[in-house]
Amino acid sequence: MDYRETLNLPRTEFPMRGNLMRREPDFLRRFEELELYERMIARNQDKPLFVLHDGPPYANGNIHPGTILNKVLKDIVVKYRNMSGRLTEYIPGWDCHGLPIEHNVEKKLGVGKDRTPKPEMRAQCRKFALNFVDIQREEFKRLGVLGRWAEPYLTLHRSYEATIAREFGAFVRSGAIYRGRKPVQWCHECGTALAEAEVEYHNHKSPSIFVKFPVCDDVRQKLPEIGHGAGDEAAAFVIWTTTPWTIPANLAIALHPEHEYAVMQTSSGEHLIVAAYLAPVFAEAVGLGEYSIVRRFEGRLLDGTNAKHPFIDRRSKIILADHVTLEAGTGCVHTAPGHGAEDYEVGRRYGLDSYAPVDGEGRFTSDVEHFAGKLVFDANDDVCELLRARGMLLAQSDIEHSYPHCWRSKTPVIFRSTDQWFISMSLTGLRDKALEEISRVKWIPRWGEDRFRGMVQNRPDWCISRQRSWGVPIPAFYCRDCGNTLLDADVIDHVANIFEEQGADSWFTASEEELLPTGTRCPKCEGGNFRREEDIIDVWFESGVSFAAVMEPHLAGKGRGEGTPPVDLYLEGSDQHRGWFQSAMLTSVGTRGHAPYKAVLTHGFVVDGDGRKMSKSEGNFLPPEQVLKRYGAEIFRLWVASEDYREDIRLSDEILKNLSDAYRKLRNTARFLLSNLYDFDPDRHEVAPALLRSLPECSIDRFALHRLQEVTAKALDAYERYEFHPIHFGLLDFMAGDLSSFYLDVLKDRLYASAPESEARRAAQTVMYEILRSLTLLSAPITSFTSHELWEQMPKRSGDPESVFLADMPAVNSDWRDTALAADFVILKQARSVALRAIEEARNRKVVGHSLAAALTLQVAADTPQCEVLERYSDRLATLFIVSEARLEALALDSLPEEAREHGLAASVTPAVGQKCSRCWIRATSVGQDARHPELCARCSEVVRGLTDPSAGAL
RNA sequence: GGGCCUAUAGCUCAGGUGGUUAGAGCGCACGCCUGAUAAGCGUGAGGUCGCUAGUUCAAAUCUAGCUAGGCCCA
Repeated sequence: MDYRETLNLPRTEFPMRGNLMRREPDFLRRFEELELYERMIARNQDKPLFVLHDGPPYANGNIHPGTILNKVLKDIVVKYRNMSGRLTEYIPGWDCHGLPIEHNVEKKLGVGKDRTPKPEMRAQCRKFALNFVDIQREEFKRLGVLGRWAEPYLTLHRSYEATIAREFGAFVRSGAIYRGRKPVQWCHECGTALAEAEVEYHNHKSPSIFVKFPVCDDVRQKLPEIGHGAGDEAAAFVIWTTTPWTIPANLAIALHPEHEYAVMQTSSGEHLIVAAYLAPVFAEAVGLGEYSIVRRFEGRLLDGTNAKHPFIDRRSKIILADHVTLEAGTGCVHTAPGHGAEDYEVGRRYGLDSYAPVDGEGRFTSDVEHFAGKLVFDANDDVCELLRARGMLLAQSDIEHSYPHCWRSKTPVIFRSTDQWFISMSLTGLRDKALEEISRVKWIPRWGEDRFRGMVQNRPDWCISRQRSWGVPIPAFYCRDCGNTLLDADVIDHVANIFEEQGADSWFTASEEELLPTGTRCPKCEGGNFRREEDIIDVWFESGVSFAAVMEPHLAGKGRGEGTPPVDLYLEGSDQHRGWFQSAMLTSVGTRGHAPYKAVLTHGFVVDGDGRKMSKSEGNFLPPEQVLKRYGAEIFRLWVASEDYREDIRLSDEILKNLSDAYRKLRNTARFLLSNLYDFDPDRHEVAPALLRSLPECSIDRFALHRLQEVTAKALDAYERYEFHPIHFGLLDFMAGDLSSFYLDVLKDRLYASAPESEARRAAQTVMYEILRSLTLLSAPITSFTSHELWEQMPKRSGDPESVFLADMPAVNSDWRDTALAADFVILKQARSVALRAIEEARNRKVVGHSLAAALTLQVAADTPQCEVLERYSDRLATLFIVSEARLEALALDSLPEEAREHGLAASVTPAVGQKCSRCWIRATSVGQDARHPELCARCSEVVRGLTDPSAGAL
């Protein structure tokens, strides 16, 4: 007789392989059918709010591994919190304005930006942005990210544009906005000022020159060693610069007040002033030859004296500045306040003009005698030539150094002072208030606070104007009669209302009369003719105010009081310490007086398998669609959860391959649980805890439950703290280490061979069900597709929701925590590994094959805790070790074999006696005793009798 | 060049307040099973804990420097 049919072998439709790339789209359709996101939110309407605010990605180009990391992290947060009694909505958004889009459109149009009318340009940009919103939206949805995809927020929405204007108005009201002439990083190619974030550094070759600035008489008075009667050239300061073209704008030479300077006398009798420390290096660099030092003095001695410009009839003031260093150059620093940030600051203290005779295209203005109309970078050689002709050039060479470049046009940037709009960091105490708020925010990881604080502390005033057309205009006007600037908060509110109705496009199409409230007069000259501002607002300001444009209206009336941050969590890459986190903090503090967020979580950057930056040009960039095609989105999600996002996150084919191996382990273990629950209905078959406790063979089940509580507690705690990779490893460890290789392996005999309705089997199924359920729930925020699939297929309790995402996370049931039992199992597992090693050895000697062919003798040191535990479990050791027979021998320590000294344990294996039961494969002496079932052991024959004749029952 | 951060087996990660032969999962090698089978089980081999100095009786763990890498800035 074939007894196979009498066993309860696993059955399931759940495929072993996920076939993710093919099946995920079906699951996604199911998500939509179920209106999963909407229902997840709806069911938590009366729960406490947890507000996560999405930082808007920029709407150009396709998504990359970094965006995937970010979105999946957010999705994990959203799903977990909604599954654990919080209302957490996810309103995705996009950053739609700005230079990069404008650039792309310009390239597509193939004409200069000045040739296309602004309204036309803006229409094209809008089309471009909306197209990428659609593309990225589909890409994000493909990852299984749930959210309000149908109604995202876009910075180009009319209401959003209106908010930008209003928030700008609020700044105007606060008094923090000013218009100033200040050196900004300027791209002559794009003809615009650049934000910090729009500048990148590349190597660049520059001339390196040493230039003489002859001293004036006031210097000679302080330094009599130079002498009086000598000619001008005979005594000079020496400066060093790598930007010769800024020499025409030189207004000063900065010395360090405390450093020691030296007057060098050359063999020809010339006197040169440089920092004493640098004198030898300098002499070497310019090939000075023999020299002597005739005087040493502190920099401050010359404060307020003058030098002569090398080729312009103008004085250069000698000033003092702490930023002067002795790292390079001469310690006499060429200072052009119109062409450098530090120069500007120090120049301002000395009342120097922010002089920058260079136009928007990077050409010298007519102000500059010799080089008018020349591009500054081209003028470098001419300046050097002129200096040489005047005898002022001491040396010239080339230097390769890191230099700022425009992120779009890749051309070198110049510092140029122009009229710009600024938000002052100091006028209204913005910096100090922001610094105060920083300590109220929770920073994850903690070092984010130091980093952020340092950045806010040191940042200059915020230049918020851009000479571009794709954005929201700065709502200012100029009087056509007297040139006065009209920047009025009430006027701005009026403009904002127009934006609300017609969008910011109206600024470029309507007349000034239509934009201004009727009867607006110039406060200075009473004139009524105005010209609108042409500059637009920095996009960082736009995304910065998203808390005001999106979250405040959305949360109105939902119990987020005024005076507190509306948002619980901002979650972005650590580059946003300079970007969005900061623009949001500054705009919120500037207009609300408090931070916009309670906590900020940052993640690192995606790098390749060797920890190097990913770039398309390096060829180490993994295109997401390729990963999706090969592994599926689920593996991407698992990748996000398996990596410690606080550091750099590595991504490589090898990593993905390993991850899909881990995934198979998870999937198959879950599948095995599921496949043994085919006849289990939790409502009918779940056994009572009391029974589970009373059955001796269920000690292992109770241990499994104990471990489940540990794993659950750790996972829930980790979710709360946004630490996801310990969850993944905790689950993997549990499933591979506790379940697959131990609990489930041991359980097979009971599951397969027991009578289907027996208490022992139902008890095992009860525990397996509990485990499967918990694991499915706990992993749902991470491996969403698989959990969804498991949930759909597994037996459910009455009242269970349709989707795993509409269910609650499992609670830790401390009734099942049992540390005494766990201590027993430490010893049992130790004994098991000794036993398995002995079996393996026997297998190598061809004594046994399958472990059920073995009879095991376990020798243990008598009168030890181990011995006590093993004796207590002696009747279950064979089951635990999956052998046919296990005997325990308690021996005196010194009669144990040598190898047993380690654990006080030894094991030996002999072939099991008795016949192999053809049903359960255990070797037993009882086989053959039942005449009706001569091939079966006593246990099996009883079960089979019960099956064929239920009244003979062994249930 | 500056600020912040990182560096443990082939891969991803554990390793409170410094203390016995540094762990796990996956991968790999070998074997078993064929009733989780494009699965399951077992055994085993893999690490100068980036490098160098120092503090200490004792350092993967503390300090300094260096190297490599990342983000941000100059």
